[in-house]
Amino acid sequence: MKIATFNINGIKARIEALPRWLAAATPDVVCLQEIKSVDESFPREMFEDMGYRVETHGQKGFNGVAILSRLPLEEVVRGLPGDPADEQARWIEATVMGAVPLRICGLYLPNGNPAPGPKYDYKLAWMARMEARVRALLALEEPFLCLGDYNVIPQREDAAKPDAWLEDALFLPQTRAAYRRILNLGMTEAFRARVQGPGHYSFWDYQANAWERNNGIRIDHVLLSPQAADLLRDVQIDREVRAGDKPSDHVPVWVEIAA
DNA sequence: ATGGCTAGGCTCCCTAGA
Repeated sequence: MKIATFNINGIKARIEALPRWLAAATPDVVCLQEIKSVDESFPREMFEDMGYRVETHGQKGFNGVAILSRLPLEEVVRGLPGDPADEQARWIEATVMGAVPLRICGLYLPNGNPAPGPKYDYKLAWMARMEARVRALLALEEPFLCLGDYNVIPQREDAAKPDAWLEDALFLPQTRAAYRRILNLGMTEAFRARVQGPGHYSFWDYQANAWERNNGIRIDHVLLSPQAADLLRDVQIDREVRAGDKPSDHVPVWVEIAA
Protein backbone atom coordinates (compact mmCIF):
# COMPACT_ATOMS: atom_id res chain seq x y z
CA MET A 1 0.00 0.00 0.00
CA LYS A 2 1.38 3.36 -1.08
CA ILE A 3 0.70 6.12 1.47
CA ALA A 4 1.66 9.74 0.80
CA THR A 5 1.71 13.19 2.37
CA PHE A 6 1.46 16.38 0.30
CA ASN A 7 1.15 19.99 1.46
CA ILE A 8 -0.70 21.39 -1.55
CA ASN A 9 -0.82 25.07 -0.44
CA GLY A 10 -4.45 25.60 -1.48
CA ILE A 11 -6.80 23.12 -3.18
CA LYS A 12 -8.12 25.73 -5.60
CA ALA A 13 -4.62 26.69 -6.68
CA ARG A 14 -3.65 23.02 -7.12
CA ILE A 15 -6.79 21.93 -8.98
CA GLU A 16 -4.65 20.78 -11.92
CA ALA A 17 -1.33 19.84 -10.31
CA LEU A 18 -2.85 17.55 -7.65
CA PRO A 19 -4.87 15.29 -10.03
CA ARG A 20 -1.86 15.22 -12.35
CA TRP A 21 0.34 13.86 -9.56
CA LEU A 22 -2.35 11.41 -8.37
CA ALA A 23 -2.68 9.97 -11.88
CA ALA A 24 1.09 9.56 -12.22
CA ALA A 25 1.91 8.30 -8.73
CA THR A 26 -1.31 6.30 -8.03
CA PRO A 27 -1.06 6.42 -4.21
CA ASP A 28 -3.62 4.39 -2.25
CA VAL A 29 -3.85 6.94 0.56
CA VAL A 30 -2.91 10.64 0.58
CA CYS A 31 -2.83 13.04 3.51
CA LEU A 32 -3.24 16.61 2.29
CA GLN A 33 -2.29 19.75 4.20
CA GLU A 34 -3.13 23.42 3.70
CA ILE A 35 -6.27 22.75 1.67
CA LYS A 36 -7.22 26.36 2.58
CA SER A 37 -10.87 25.50 2.12
CA VAL A 38 -13.98 24.84 4.16
CA ASP A 39 -15.37 21.31 3.86
CA GLU A 40 -18.31 22.48 1.70
CA SER A 41 -15.99 24.04 -0.91
CA PHE A 42 -13.60 21.10 -1.26
CA PRO A 43 -13.97 19.61 -4.78
CA ARG A 44 -14.60 16.10 -3.47
CA GLU A 45 -16.35 14.84 -6.63
CA MET A 46 -13.18 15.32 -8.67
CA PHE A 47 -11.32 12.89 -6.39
CA GLU A 48 -14.26 10.51 -5.97
CA ASP A 49 -14.32 10.24 -9.77
CA MET A 50 -10.67 9.16 -9.55
CA GLY A 51 -11.60 6.37 -7.14
CA TYR A 52 -10.89 8.04 -3.79
CA ARG A 53 -12.96 8.35 -0.65
CA VAL A 54 -12.60 11.87 0.71
CA GLU A 55 -12.55 13.03 4.35
CA THR A 56 -11.83 16.67 5.06
CA HIS A 57 -11.22 18.85 8.09
CA GLY A 58 -11.19 22.34 6.64
CA GLN A 59 -11.43 25.92 7.78
CA LYS A 60 -11.81 29.27 6.09
CA GLY A 61 -8.74 30.77 4.47
CA PHE A 62 -5.89 28.91 6.13
CA ASN A 63 -4.76 25.48 7.28
CA GLY A 64 -7.10 22.56 6.63
CA VAL A 65 -6.26 18.86 6.19
CA ALA A 66 -7.81 15.95 4.31
CA ILE A 67 -7.40 12.24 3.60
CA LEU A 68 -7.98 10.63 0.21
CA SER A 69 -8.18 6.82 0.18
CA ARG A 70 -8.92 4.11 -2.36
CA LEU A 71 -9.94 1.84 0.53
CA PRO A 72 -12.79 2.51 2.97
CA LEU A 73 -12.09 4.85 5.87
CA GLU A 74 -13.54 4.29 9.33
CA GLU A 75 -13.49 6.04 12.70
CA VAL A 76 -12.60 9.49 11.36
CA VAL A 77 -11.38 11.94 14.03
CA ARG A 78 -11.11 15.64 13.22
CA GLY A 79 -8.85 17.86 15.33
CA LEU A 80 -5.90 17.03 17.58
CA PRO A 81 -7.21 15.89 20.99
CA GLY A 82 -6.19 17.75 24.11
CA ASP A 83 -7.51 21.31 23.69
CA PRO A 84 -11.21 21.84 22.88
CA ALA A 85 -10.51 25.59 22.46
CA ASP A 86 -8.11 24.99 19.54
CA GLU A 87 -10.00 26.01 16.40
CA GLN A 88 -7.20 25.47 13.87
CA ALA A 89 -7.78 22.56 11.46
CA ARG A 90 -4.44 20.77 11.55
CA TRP A 91 -5.15 17.10 12.37
CA ILE A 92 -7.28 14.30 10.92
CA GLU A 93 -7.24 10.58 11.73
CA ALA A 94 -8.89 7.61 10.09
CA THR A 95 -8.50 3.85 9.85
CA VAL A 96 -7.82 2.53 6.35
CA MET A 97 -9.67 -0.78 6.02
CA GLY A 98 -7.23 -2.91 4.04
CA ALA A 99 -6.10 -6.49 4.74
CA VAL A 100 -4.42 -5.04 7.84
CA PRO A 101 -6.41 -2.11 9.33
CA LEU A 102 -4.06 0.88 9.38
CA ARG A 103 -4.56 3.99 11.48
CA ILE A 104 -3.51 7.13 9.60
CA CYS A 105 -2.86 10.51 11.26
CA GLY A 106 -2.54 13.43 8.84
CA LEU A 107 -1.05 16.56 10.40
CA TYR A 108 -0.11 20.15 9.66
CA LEU A 109 2.12 21.17 12.54
CA PRO A 110 2.14 24.93 13.30
CA ASN A 111 4.92 27.01 11.74
CA GLY A 112 5.61 28.87 14.99
CA ASN A 113 7.31 31.99 13.65
CA PRO A 114 8.17 34.44 14.96
CA ALA A 115 9.97 32.84 17.88
CA PRO A 116 9.79 33.63 20.68
CA GLY A 117 6.15 34.71 20.87
CA PRO A 118 2.59 33.40 21.11
CA LYS A 119 2.80 31.54 17.79
CA TYR A 120 5.87 29.67 19.00
CA ASP A 121 4.17 28.91 22.30
CA TYR A 122 1.26 27.45 20.30
CA LYS A 123 3.64 25.31 18.26
CA LEU A 124 5.31 23.82 21.35
CA ALA A 125 1.95 23.25 23.08
CA TRP A 126 0.64 21.55 19.92
CA MET A 127 3.70 19.29 19.80
CA ALA A 128 3.14 18.32 23.45
CA ARG A 129 -0.47 17.40 22.61
CA MET A 130 0.72 15.37 19.64
CA GLU A 131 3.21 13.56 21.87
CA ALA A 132 0.34 12.59 24.18
CA ARG A 133 -1.77 11.39 21.25
CA VAL A 134 1.11 9.28 19.85
CA ARG A 135 1.71 7.82 23.31
CA ALA A 136 -1.95 6.77 23.50
CA LEU A 137 -1.88 5.20 20.03
CA LEU A 138 1.37 3.33 20.79
CA ALA A 139 -0.31 1.68 23.77
CA LEU A 140 -2.63 -0.12 21.32
CA GLU A 141 0.40 -1.94 19.80
CA GLU A 142 -1.03 -1.64 16.29
CA PRO A 143 0.44 -0.33 13.02
CA PHE A 144 -0.15 3.40 12.53
CA LEU A 145 1.44 6.31 10.67
CA CYS A 146 1.70 10.02 11.47
CA LEU A 147 2.47 11.85 8.27
CA GLY A 148 2.34 15.43 7.17
CA ASP A 149 4.00 18.83 7.19
CA TYR A 150 5.85 18.83 10.52
CA ASN A 151 7.42 22.27 10.06
CA VAL A 152 10.51 20.78 11.72
CA ILE A 153 14.00 20.59 10.20
CA PRO A 154 15.33 17.60 12.17
CA GLN A 155 19.07 18.04 11.55
CA ARG A 156 21.58 20.31 9.81
CA GLU A 157 21.76 17.90 6.87
CA ASP A 158 18.05 18.54 6.26
CA ALA A 159 18.66 22.15 5.13
CA ALA A 160 20.76 23.39 2.23
CA LYS A 161 21.79 26.40 4.35
CA PRO A 162 21.36 25.31 7.96
CA ASP A 163 22.99 28.43 9.39
CA ALA A 164 20.20 30.55 7.86
CA TRP A 165 17.65 28.69 10.03
CA LEU A 166 19.33 28.86 13.43
CA GLU A 167 16.87 31.44 14.84
CA ASP A 168 13.84 30.02 13.01
CA ALA A 169 10.95 28.20 14.70
CA LEU A 170 11.52 25.25 12.34
CA PHE A 171 15.04 24.64 13.58
CA LEU A 172 15.33 26.00 17.13
CA PRO A 173 16.75 23.52 19.66
CA GLN A 174 13.42 23.44 21.54
CA THR A 175 11.59 22.51 18.34
CA ARG A 176 14.01 19.74 17.49
CA ALA A 177 13.91 18.43 21.05
CA ALA A 178 10.09 18.31 21.00
CA TYR A 179 10.24 16.41 17.70
CA ARG A 180 12.79 13.97 19.14
CA ARG A 181 10.55 13.38 22.15
CA ILE A 182 7.93 12.02 19.74
CA LEU A 183 10.51 9.87 17.92
CA ASN A 184 11.89 8.65 21.23
CA LEU A 185 8.53 7.20 22.19
CA GLY A 186 9.40 4.52 19.65
CA MET A 187 8.43 6.05 16.30
CA THR A 188 10.56 5.50 13.20
CA GLU A 189 11.10 8.33 10.72
CA ALA A 190 10.73 6.50 7.42
CA PHE A 191 13.08 8.55 5.24
CA ARG A 192 16.07 8.47 7.59
CA ALA A 193 15.49 4.76 8.23
CA ARG A 194 16.36 4.20 4.57
CA VAL A 195 18.36 7.17 3.20
CA GLN A 196 21.42 8.86 4.71
CA GLY A 197 23.22 12.06 3.84
CA PRO A 198 22.42 15.66 2.85
CA GLY A 199 20.66 17.10 -0.18
CA HIS A 200 17.17 15.62 0.31
CA TYR A 201 14.44 18.27 0.66
CA SER A 202 10.63 18.47 0.57
CA PHE A 203 10.14 22.27 0.46
CA TRP A 204 11.64 25.06 -1.62
CA ASP A 205 10.54 28.68 -1.07
CA TYR A 206 8.83 30.45 -3.98
CA GLN A 207 11.22 33.37 -3.46
CA ALA A 208 14.76 34.03 -4.60
CA ASN A 209 14.95 31.12 -7.06
CA ALA A 210 15.17 28.69 -4.17
CA TRP A 211 14.20 25.72 -6.37
CA GLU A 212 16.65 26.55 -9.13
CA ARG A 213 19.41 26.91 -6.52
CA ASN A 214 18.24 23.78 -4.65
CA ASN A 215 17.96 25.89 -1.51
CA GLY A 216 15.51 23.57 0.23
CA ILE A 217 14.58 22.07 3.59
CA ARG A 218 13.17 18.67 4.58
CA ILE A 219 10.12 19.28 6.76
CA ASP A 220 7.51 16.78 5.50
CA HIS A 221 7.89 13.51 7.38
CA VAL A 222 6.36 10.05 7.75
CA LEU A 223 6.57 8.57 11.25
CA LEU A 224 5.82 4.87 11.75
CA SER A 225 4.77 2.96 14.84
CA PRO A 226 6.93 -0.12 15.55
CA GLN A 227 4.30 -2.39 14.01
CA ALA A 228 4.15 -0.17 10.89
CA ALA A 229 7.95 0.09 10.68
CA ASP A 230 8.05 -3.72 10.39
CA LEU A 231 6.07 -3.32 7.16
CA LEU A 232 8.14 -0.50 5.56
CA ARG A 233 9.27 -1.44 2.06
CA ASP A 234 10.15 1.88 0.40
CA VAL A 235 10.16 5.65 0.90
CA GLN A 236 10.53 8.39 -1.71
CA ILE A 237 10.39 12.18 -2.06
CA ASP A 238 8.76 13.12 -5.39
CA ARG A 239 11.04 16.15 -5.89
CA GLU A 240 10.35 16.51 -9.63
CA VAL A 241 6.79 17.65 -8.80
CA ARG A 242 8.33 20.99 -7.78
CA ALA A 243 9.36 21.59 -11.40
CA GLY A 244 5.82 21.13 -12.77
CA ASP A 245 3.32 23.78 -13.81
CA LYS A 246 1.98 25.94 -10.96
CA PRO A 247 3.54 23.80 -8.23
CA SER A 248 3.02 23.85 -4.48
CA ASP A 249 6.11 24.94 -2.55
CA HIS A 250 6.11 21.41 -1.00
CA VAL A 251 6.42 18.08 -2.82
CA PRO A 252 4.86 14.69 -1.97
CA VAL A 253 6.62 12.19 0.29
CA TRP A 254 5.40 8.60 0.26
CA VAL A 255 6.01 5.17 1.77
CA GLU A 256 5.25 1.68 0.52
CA ILE A 257 3.86 -0.49 3.32
CA ALA A 258 3.46 -4.28 3.08
CA ALA A 259 -0.19 -4.18 4.06
C1' DA B 1 17.40 39.13 3.48
C1' DT B 2 14.47 44.22 7.23
C1' DG B 3 11.29 38.73 2.68
C1' DG B 4 12.90 38.78 -3.79
C1' DC B 5 6.80 34.88 -4.26
C1' DT B 6 2.24 32.73 -3.66
C1' DA B 7 -2.54 32.18 -1.84
C1' DG B 8 -6.80 33.72 0.06
C1' DG B 9 -9.85 37.22 1.92
C1' DC B 10 -13.97 39.87 -0.20
C1' DT B 11 -9.27 43.17 -1.70
C1' DC B 12 -7.74 47.11 -4.89
C1' DC B 13 -3.92 45.98 0.56
C1' DC B 14 -3.91 42.95 4.17
C1' DT B 15 -2.35 38.37 6.71
C1' DA B 16 0.19 34.12 6.50
C1' DG B 17 3.47 31.04 5.05
C1' DA B 18 8.69 28.91 6.10
